[in-house]
Amino acid sequence: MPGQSLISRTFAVLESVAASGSATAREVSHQLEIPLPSVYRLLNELTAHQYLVHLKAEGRFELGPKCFDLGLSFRQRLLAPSPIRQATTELHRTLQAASYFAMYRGADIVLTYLSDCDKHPRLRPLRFGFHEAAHATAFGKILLSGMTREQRSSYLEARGMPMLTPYTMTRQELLHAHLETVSTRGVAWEHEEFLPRTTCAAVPVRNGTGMCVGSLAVSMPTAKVLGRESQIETALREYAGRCSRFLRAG
Amino acid sequence: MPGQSLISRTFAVLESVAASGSATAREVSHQLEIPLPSVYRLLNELTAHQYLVHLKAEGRFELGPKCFDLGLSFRQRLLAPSPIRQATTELHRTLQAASYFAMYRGADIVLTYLSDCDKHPRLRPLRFGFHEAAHATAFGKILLSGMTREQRSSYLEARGMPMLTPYTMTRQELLHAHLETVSTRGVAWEHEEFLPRTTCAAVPVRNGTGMCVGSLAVSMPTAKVLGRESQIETALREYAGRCSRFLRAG
DNA sequence: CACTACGTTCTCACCGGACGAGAACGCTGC
DNA sequence: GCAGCGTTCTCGTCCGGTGAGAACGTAGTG
Repeated sequence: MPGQSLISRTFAVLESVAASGSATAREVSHQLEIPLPSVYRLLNELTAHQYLVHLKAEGRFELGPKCFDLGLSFRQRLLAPSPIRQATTELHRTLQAASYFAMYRGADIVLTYLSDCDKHPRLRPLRFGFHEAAHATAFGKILLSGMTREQRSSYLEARGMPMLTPYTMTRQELLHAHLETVSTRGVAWEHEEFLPRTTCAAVPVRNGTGMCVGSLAVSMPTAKVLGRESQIETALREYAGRCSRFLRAG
Repeated sequence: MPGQSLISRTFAVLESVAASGSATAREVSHQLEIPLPSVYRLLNELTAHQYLVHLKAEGRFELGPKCFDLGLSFRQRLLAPSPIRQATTELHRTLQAASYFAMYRGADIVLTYLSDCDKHPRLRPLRFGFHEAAHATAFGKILLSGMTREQRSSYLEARGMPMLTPYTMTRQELLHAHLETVSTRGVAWEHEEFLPRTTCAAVPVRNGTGMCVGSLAVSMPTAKVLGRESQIETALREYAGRCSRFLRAG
């Protein structure tokens, strides 16, 4: 029984090695329940293609240089353009808060830049390329509110609405209604729906035709937000305006 | 005729998309000379595994999040430990020159950290994960000189000794002899053998048993090196000593 | 509106190559 | 000498990849 398709197996092996950082053929064979000769075939093939390296001295396999190349290509393709990175960084400095830029990518919502520092660190799960939990993040809400109702429904159905904190919205009806007001107000707040004790805010970035194509956001400890709401919204709008202007021009 | 193995084809498709950044099925089919239905099968499989994404609106395929994950795993596995990164950074500051740390990885010689800045930029081809042209770089010479003669020969035969500048050593005999003196002097200089108008120097980093396991290096415009040779060697030895001490301890 | 070009998915009969049990070889450590 | 591991072969079975071709929807054009 050839378990699954050859390609599935190949990537399963690759990811198994990636997950353990370093693995022997036997370990992979045990973990994936694939017979040893088959594992060797796959490992050797992956090694030949430079996706793995074989450390002969230790009898172990590790990730090869092509993996890093793929990562670079991905990053290069997705990284927000320089003026947007700059606006995000300035927002970070102005509000003394980690700041983020996200956009659509096909059916996905992806973080394509973030600016933080030791004093104002990003929220741990968030990183370049992050593409989950749109229902529970401020930038996610902005971009969800820019979709048609059908797109949004199919997005939420495909990914679910996992409860991340007691305040996470986990019912579509609730979220749809919430996004109505987000859309009319032009700003999304997220109060401890993604991480405890953390509040985020986001505003849309629009292209030449006025369509929402991106979202600029900040995160802060909830304690530091009180009383600053309008200041935060003003700064977000200011820098989002710069982004939109760039998109109109380019 | 199934061209090559399925796995080869799969990675060829993946790399084709990576290279163009974004591609349609037809483009891939043309470039790789694989019939369209087969390309679609592969693209869909890769998409299902999140190594590609399908931008339905534009009918294009691009790299998916798993590619970035692989890159991260690779980086995490290979990145030099913090004390070594720190020593490399301080060397950079002390000598006002881009500095590098490289080590063995199986049969390979890999750059696992580098420290530079706008004023003292790294040599363009050099980046984290760089693993070529050991015969023409200072850190490469150090690590080649730490191999047995057989290891070195098979290394050089497998990768060749391409001429990168008029001064690149392209004959094994010459290099073997040169590495003799590198080994006894404990320092490797590289004068415009890798890039024109650029000089590099490197020293070994040793583990508890005295074996050479890594190399610390700097690069500078040749014009800035004259008369500073001994100062450079002293600084290299100083910081390499710190690295060695760390390796003896850990 | 017909017409073309493209993106995408099916169908289907063929057959190459993946499959895995098992054995074998070399090496290390006890 | 023996056990355990890493690694590679062998070999008969049969699964699943293969690609020409057709079909469907859609976007753009004249």
